Amino acid sequence: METRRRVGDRCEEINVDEGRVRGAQENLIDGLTATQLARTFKALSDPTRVRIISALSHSELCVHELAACLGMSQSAVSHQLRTLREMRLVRFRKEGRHVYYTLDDEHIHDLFHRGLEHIEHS
Amino acid sequence: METRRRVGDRCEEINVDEGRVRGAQENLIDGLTATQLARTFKALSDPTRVRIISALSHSELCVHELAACLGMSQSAVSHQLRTLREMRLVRFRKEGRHVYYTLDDEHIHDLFHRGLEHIEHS
DNA sequence: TTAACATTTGAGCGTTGGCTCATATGTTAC
DNA sequence: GTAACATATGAGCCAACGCTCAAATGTTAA
Repeated sequence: METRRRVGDRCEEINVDEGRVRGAQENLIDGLTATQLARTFKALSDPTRVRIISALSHSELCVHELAACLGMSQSAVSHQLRTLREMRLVRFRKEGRHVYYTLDDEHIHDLFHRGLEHIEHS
Repeated sequence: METRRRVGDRCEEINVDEGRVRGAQENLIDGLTATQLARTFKALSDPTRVRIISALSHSELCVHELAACLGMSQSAVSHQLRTLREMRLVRFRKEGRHVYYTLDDEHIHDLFHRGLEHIEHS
């Protein structure tokens, strides 16, 4: 049933009022979920962070080692590790003066490799 | 074999020169791959874009419908669609005055749902 | 043609992001 | 204690981002 008179192929009359928008709207994820999901992807949206994840997927490493590995300053790496920590993508353990970082869990590994597969297929 | 004298538990002497860093470095993805991977994730790193993907995973929609669906201005949606187009996450077809958008392929759907699973498990 | 509509695009604004630099904190060795 | 090292953090800078607003482009109808 149309809510207004039909005058042509206009969005207001024909398309917007029909079920397609309502259907999409009902299945649309809510704002909170969208924000959380975006935050998760955002954690992987920077080349430096991606390389850190890549390095840690091979073995546990301390900050200094990561910096050497990536050829970046210790400060830059530490700042990015903070981001990854807050996003729960990495965990750390302290041992003397060193702080060793590892991937938080298998989900990260999985997402990382799914992404890799995607860019390899295009 | 150590390249310098051993004087204590220092990164330069004990940890950095050992195989762990070299191993991680050899398996580290290259800069170009890291950049491409980061760009893919970056496309999904904004709540608005995530909601657009969510809406389009239900059905094809034109810009006006998407705007109504998300409760956003048509211009804002169009700008984000441009980003998604450039990242090859969506395709479009023109029909009269309308431009209908769809997800580019199953990979996007897959990545999207992998991300959803991840936040639901935490 | 003109008018209405659908979409895109550019400028501009405020926010966020990633880096460097300097500094603070914490640990170990002496 | 002091010195050297490992890491974290705050300030500041410049670039990128996401939005609004206004205008341009393109399509359809009369």
